[in-house]
Formats: sequence, structure tokens, C-alpha cells
Amino acid sequence: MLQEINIGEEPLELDATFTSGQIFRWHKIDGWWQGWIGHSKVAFKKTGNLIQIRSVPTLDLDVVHNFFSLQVDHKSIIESLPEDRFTRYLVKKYSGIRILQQDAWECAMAYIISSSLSINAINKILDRISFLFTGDSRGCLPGPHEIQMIRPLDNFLGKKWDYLIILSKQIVEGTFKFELLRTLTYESAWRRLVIDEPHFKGIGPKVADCILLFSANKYSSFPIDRWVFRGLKKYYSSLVEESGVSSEHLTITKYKKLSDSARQYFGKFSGFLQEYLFVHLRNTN
DNA sequence: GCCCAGGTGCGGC
DNA sequence: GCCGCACATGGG
Repeated sequence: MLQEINIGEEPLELDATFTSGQIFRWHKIDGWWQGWIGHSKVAFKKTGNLIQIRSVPTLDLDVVHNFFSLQVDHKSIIESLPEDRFTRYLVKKYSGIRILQQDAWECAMAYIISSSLSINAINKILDRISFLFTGDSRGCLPGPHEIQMIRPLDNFLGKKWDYLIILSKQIVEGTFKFELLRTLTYESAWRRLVIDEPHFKGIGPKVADCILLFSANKYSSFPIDRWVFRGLKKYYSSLVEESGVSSEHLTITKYKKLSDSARQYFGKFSGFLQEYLFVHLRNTN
């Protein structure tokens, strides 16, 4: 089924968005960006102000609207971000990048796997999980119930596989629901993932921020990985100094201090700026 | 073979 | 609390 959404003058570049590193396993084929949203096979193409959508089973347009975070308009992003020169530069250069709202379970799975791996390796591993589940490396990913049926032949994910299984059980048994995160403030949701009991193995301060930004509409989240940390030191050194963080290795306490001062400085749409900074660092180094 | 990549858990002070 | 280390994969 072919659908479309008119986004008016809102800046949105599919190439920049899907190659930004926030989402995995999307491929541009014959001009269409193709991937999965949950168990729906989806393709997007942009012509002029229109986003064209193919999906099987057909997605509700509200889902697509939320997927691209279209409720956040570019003007309010610009108005809430600080006016220093470098921030202006990033906004001008990368405004076509949108924050995508992924399926929460898939997002958690991807970012638990992501730790200390390259984006390329993450994609490969997710493809491998898809292959174990569907027999096709370009297939969909197993849900929380489905992943428990899979028995990997080798230990290709190490302890991370156990972390995924533990999380899937918490979801299947209902002791944790991702929907909860959407109802909480950023601060409470982050604490729920990182501090509160029961603890989630494999979800530290940075992975938690990614889950909140990329699947729980927490646009003030500011994930700090190696690239973003370097970016902050290089372009926003006063933020790093005022938070008292010196070493590259961030403990939870240090991470929280730095993340909080960045979030205070960049404001309610910190997450967009974080993404611009992440892409900029990767493209220029 | 070594280094780095969207970090985290763990044991030991 | 912080430090040092192990951990799996893949590309340069």
C-alpha cells in the first residue's frame, strides 16, 4: 500500500537521517530507504515536500509521523538551542537529520549490543540475529518472546546475549514495560533504567540515554559516547571543565554530571544537537 | 598482530 | 566511589 505525508517546508533528509548512526539495518535500494518497523516491512522515499511510504503490513500514518518525530518542528528546535557560533553552525549544516523513534525493544536490543562496537559490527550482529530468527539476514528481528526460542550455536555475543534474554523475560513476564518510560519525565525514566531496582544488565548511563532518545521521545536526552565526549572537549570545553570531568572513562556519577550540564546548556531538544555533533565528529575525524 | 569502535560488569582496593 | 581489566566482532 502506498501512502504519503506532506511535511511542508520542514527540513528532513532521508539520506542524512538513515546514515547518521542512530538506527541500524536500513538500506537504500532503488532510491527507497528500506527496513523494518517492528514486524512491518517499510520503504521511504522523499520527493519535494512529500514522504512516500510503502509498508507491509500497512503502517498507521500516526506511527510514521511519530517515527520521524514530526511533532517537533525545526523552528522550535532552533529557538530552544543556544546561540553560540558552533551550535549555529551545526544546526545549519545538519538540520536535515531527524531523531527517529524506533521500536523500543529493538532499540534496546541494538544499543545493549552496541557497547564498545563499531556501527558496522552492530549491523552485522543484528543481521546475524535476524538470520537465526527468519533465515534471512535482511529479515525482521525477533520480539521479546521470539528471541527466547533461539539457541545460538556459538557464543558470538558473549554475555550480551544473556543480557538480552534477561531483558526479554522481564518484558514477557510483565515486570517491566517500555511504555512506562514514555509516561515518566526524562529524569525519572533515566533513573528507572540506570539506578532503580530491578537492575537491567547491559544498560548503563549511555545506553539508557540512547533508548530514551531513540524510542521514548525523550528529546532532552544527551547520550555521551567516545565521539560526543571528544566533541564536547573540542567545541564546548567549558561544559567539560565546569562538570569537573577529566578522564575519558566515565563512571556513572561523572557521566551524569557531564550529561546534566550539557542538557542544561542545550535545552529541551538537546538530543537533536547531540546527533548533529556525533555525525560531525565522525565525518571530520 | 594490533588498534579502535555509539560501554558495561566485575572484582579489588 | 574510582581503577583496571575482560569482553566479542569487524575493518583499517
